Amino acid sequence: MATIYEVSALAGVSLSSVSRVLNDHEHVSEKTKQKVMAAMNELGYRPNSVARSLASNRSNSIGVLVSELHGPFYGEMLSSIEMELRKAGKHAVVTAGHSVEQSEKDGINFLIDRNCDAIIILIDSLSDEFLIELSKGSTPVVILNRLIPEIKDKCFYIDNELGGYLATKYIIEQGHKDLAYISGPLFKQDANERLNGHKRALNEANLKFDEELFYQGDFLTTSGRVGIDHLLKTNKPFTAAVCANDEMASGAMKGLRDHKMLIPQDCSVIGFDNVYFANYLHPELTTMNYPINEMAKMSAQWILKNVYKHTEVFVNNKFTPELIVRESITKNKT
Amino acid sequence: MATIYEVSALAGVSLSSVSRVLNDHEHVSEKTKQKVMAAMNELGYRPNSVARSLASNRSNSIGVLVSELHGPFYGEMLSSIEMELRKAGKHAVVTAGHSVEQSEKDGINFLIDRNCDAIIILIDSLSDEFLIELSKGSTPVVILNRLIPEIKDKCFYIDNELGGYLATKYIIEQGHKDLAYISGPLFKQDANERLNGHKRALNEANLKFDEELFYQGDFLTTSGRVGIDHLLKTNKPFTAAVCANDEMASGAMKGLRDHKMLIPQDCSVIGFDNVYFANYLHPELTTMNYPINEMAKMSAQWILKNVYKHTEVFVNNKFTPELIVRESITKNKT
DNA sequence: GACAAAACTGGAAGCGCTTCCATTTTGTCC
DNA sequence: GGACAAAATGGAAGCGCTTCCAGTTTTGTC
Repeated sequence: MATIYEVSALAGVSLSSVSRVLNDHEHVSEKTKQKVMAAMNELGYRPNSVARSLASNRSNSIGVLVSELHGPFYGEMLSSIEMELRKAGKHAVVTAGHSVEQSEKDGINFLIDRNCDAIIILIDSLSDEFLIELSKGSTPVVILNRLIPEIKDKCFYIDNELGGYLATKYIIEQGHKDLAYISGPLFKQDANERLNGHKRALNEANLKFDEELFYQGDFLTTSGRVGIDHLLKTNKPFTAAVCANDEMASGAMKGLRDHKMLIPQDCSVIGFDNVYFANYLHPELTTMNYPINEMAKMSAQWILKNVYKHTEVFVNNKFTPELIVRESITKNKT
Repeated sequence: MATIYEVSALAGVSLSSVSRVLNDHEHVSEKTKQKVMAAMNELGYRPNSVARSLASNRSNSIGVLVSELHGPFYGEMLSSIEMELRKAGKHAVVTAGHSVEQSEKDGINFLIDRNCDAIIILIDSLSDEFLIELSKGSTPVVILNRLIPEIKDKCFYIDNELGGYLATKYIIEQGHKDLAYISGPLFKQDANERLNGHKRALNEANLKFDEELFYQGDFLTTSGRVGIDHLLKTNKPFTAAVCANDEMASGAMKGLRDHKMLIPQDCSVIGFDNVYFANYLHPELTTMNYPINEMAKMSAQWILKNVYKHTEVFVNNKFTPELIVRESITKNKT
């Protein structure tokens, strides 16, 4: 592999000059630029990115830490991030924390040790305090799907409360009065806020939140199914099940079918996130859109702007969920 | 950030000795090892991975090139690869080729320029010839989901023909005689082989393959739906739809419902791949399991063994698909 | 206790590039 | 044509580590 040294020899200029054309510096004459380019071509020169990193103290790699690499959510996210980064010649180093605190910390250290220029984080197990502390370190950090007030310009999040509110408001508008709610684990910010929005909509319609028609799930499919079992056992009637995410909604649909109930005739269902399989379900799931792609893209742009000083881009931190009406909700006629 | 130099000063030993304990070399006395470790601790020393890479000509990063980062398949794959790699202190650099030839080539160059120690490839657009040529280069390459005879020890693949055969055999055993087939794009090896397996099973049962009940899709959901429309228009009766992957099967299920047909009563459906949402569908999809997790893990192990000379692990290149019986197929009583 | 072999340690040269500083060249204006 | 600033170039010192080589110490053996 040819090095910059050979290029400089062949082109008859100094190392510095070669380096300058490599980095598109100003103050290089057109003439030497041409000579250098020609030499590079002739030698099939390819810059050694490791050497550049060492000398410049820039690795051009961005670490991405997520809970899991699989699942409908993270794939979309990664996809957007990678696309944005690659356009700028940067690359993504990925790692998973598996929702285990120590493992997530390890993941962060791993990425820092890898000399990532910045880190994008989308996880649940680490505390706000830890992340605040982390963000004081020398490696810039941005946080997805979470609002930490102390570092809010580095957070990209949706208004979960609003989403919860809109979902429930819509259901109420369809004539439903008896709503069951299957939440995510309430120690998670998003689960909590979505529930709050739900309660606000209820309140606004003078409906009261019924503890008996509430089940705390874990955001996974099975807990939707189990939740429905649990709710049905109370013998309290309900005509709609509000689920805090699509996975649980899909489980809830299964649960309802186990009990020979028709969706949406016997019970309407709404989800949250609008993951891509939401419209593979039957009936297609009405849900709240979570603009994960834009958010991920935005986080990448934040890094391009703040870490690599790319030309000004507009950065938006707060995103708005939107209702996606499909087939899983029907008007209530009772 | 402390450097190896400061460690050596504090420990009162030479640079080389520090480096040696860092790399777990033999021929370091317990005493100096302790001194060095203590110094490292005291200084909070963290090795600079970039400098190590430059000096050792090893980046400890493995490039992963896939068609898309999202979708049910790639997430699982990445997840397994990352887990295996991280255990060994290596990391994954990911990039997507979006099934566009030039873009996939760019992706490869991108990863090579990043000094990846090896590359894992899972794409369709690049020709066998290109990949054979690539594998002669200095960056080791492994290929997932594809068998290229010339470099077969670097390929990890399943027996698609067998999978196609087993799927159809099972359906025939359930009493079905009139089978429709929705294939993937036939320029893709896997699509082609699955179809061949289908034909073999047909043949074995003395059923003939009916061109009219064949539709070539593109492995995406919509083409399953469109495929059913097309097949139904022929007015040729069929009692089961064999789909070359789960996404198309899910589309096919939608298509059948559009025509008010019940699954599996009016038409059975079988998929292929066993992606995780296959059992979110209703009815739950009977399909062929594609052991993507093991295959991905195995490819990572191959690299650990062949590139990093880790202790011997058994590497298996060819994997076997297995039938997963769920609810989308019923016995045919006609 | 002598001697060879093995184990251990330090010095120093690089890995391929960036970047600061000093020097040389070019251009502009009177 | 000369003075001066600005632009272009080259030299050289690192970036933080690995690794080869040679020298020194320890160990084991008879």
